[in-house]
Amino acid sequence: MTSEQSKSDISRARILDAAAKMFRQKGYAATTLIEIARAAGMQAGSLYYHFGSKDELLEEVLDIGMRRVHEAVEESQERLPADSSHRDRIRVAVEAHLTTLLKHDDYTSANIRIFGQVPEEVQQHHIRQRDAYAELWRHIFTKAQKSGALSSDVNLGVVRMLLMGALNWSVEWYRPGRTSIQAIADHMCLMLFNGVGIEEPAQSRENETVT
Amino acid sequence: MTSEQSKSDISRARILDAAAKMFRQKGYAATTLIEIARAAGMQAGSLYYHFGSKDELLEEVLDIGMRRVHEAVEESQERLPADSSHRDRIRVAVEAHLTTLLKHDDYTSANIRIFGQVPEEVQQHHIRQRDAYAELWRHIFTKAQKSGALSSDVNLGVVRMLLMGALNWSVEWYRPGRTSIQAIADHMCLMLFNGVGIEEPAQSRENETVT
DNA sequence: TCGTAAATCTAATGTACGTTCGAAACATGT
DNA sequence: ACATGTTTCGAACGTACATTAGATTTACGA
Repeated sequence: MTSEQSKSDISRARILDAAAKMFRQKGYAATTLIEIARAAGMQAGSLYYHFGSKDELLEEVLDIGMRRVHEAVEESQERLPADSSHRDRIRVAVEAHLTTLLKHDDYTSANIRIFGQVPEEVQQHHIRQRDAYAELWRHIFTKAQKSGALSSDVNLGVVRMLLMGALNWSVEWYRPGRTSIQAIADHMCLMLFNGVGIEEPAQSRENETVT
Repeated sequence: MTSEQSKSDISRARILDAAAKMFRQKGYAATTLIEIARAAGMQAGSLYYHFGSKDELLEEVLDIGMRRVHEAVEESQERLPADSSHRDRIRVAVEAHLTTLLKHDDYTSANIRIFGQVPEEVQQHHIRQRDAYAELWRHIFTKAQKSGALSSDVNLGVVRMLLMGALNWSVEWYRPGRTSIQAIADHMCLMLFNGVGIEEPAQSRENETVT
């Protein structure tokens, strides 16, 4: 009881880490407590000293995952100078979301991957938290649009969902070592702000801007 | 044996429909054969007259789902006049993908939602099919870039994955009746080609183009 | 060194599920 | 009406799993 990290805390953390990792990989229903326990270095029965049930364990994984990405994006905004451009505000939010997702965070990616297939009762418990995170983004986007940084004649809700989708889906294809997280964020922002299309030189008017 | 649709074929289809629907909703492992059978109007044991195992049933659902979206996008290209712009080619591909996904197709959305959490052996069986679909998109994008319709200094692979993510993620949030599928496709293409950003009037140079 | 509480183990329990198989019901051609 | 093939039923089997509870070990203060 002397160290700030009691043995119980350490075991708890190991269990959560293992659970997040496996939930993310195989989904909730397909992951067995035996596997989680083994990955955490103990027997299945021992899990019940730390968690009341498999569902409870799941809920904590989901909670941690959402909290982490929420805090990361929130902090990205607070770290920014007060007079930053709205493009920069969105840019760092994108970077924060993506980095949390792809850099060692099994919790957040587990949340994103499995949430839709989790027992309905568990989903209900987390709707508030999800809404709060959505609200954070909605706020950033609305401010940007009102101040003229985003086109005023687009449906911001749709744009936001498409953006979140593009980012979230990266957990399905991103593999460390190929494309950097920064490069993905850059491409995302480029698409969002400027698009990657070029005036089609159909009849060809002026060809100065293109290399 | 007289009708072109034998009783067996009808039952088979009912089972597949039920399976696709439930796989999509609850995931593979969490869906029981008892539920599928009930939704198809029969007993669990009867499923085995039509399918060798739960995995086999899953594989057929996945196969149908991928085939449908592949064919839809392929046909969208063939239907187009040969001299169509590359923007139009991409636009109809986006529309085809999205429409297949969101309009009654539990098969395709089941595939997209659960593929990452399906037994590894089953995944292996479908990699070829997935690659073929990716190749279809890669081809469309590469042609567009080579002919100057897409910026030449972006990583096309990343752009393509971000686009697919934005589209695929719609199965997580789209609900019929709110935003039309067409509107989503339009927003996606607008983002892809032009972006939704507006020149920030930070120090304000020329304000002619903005309303 | 001892005693107590914390942490884990081990074995058992009940249940839900995938699967099997012979019997029953159904359809169809003669 | 019969016979044969098709389709579904219903009950049973084995297994894998979440969960429980008492025994056992470990950590640690007195």
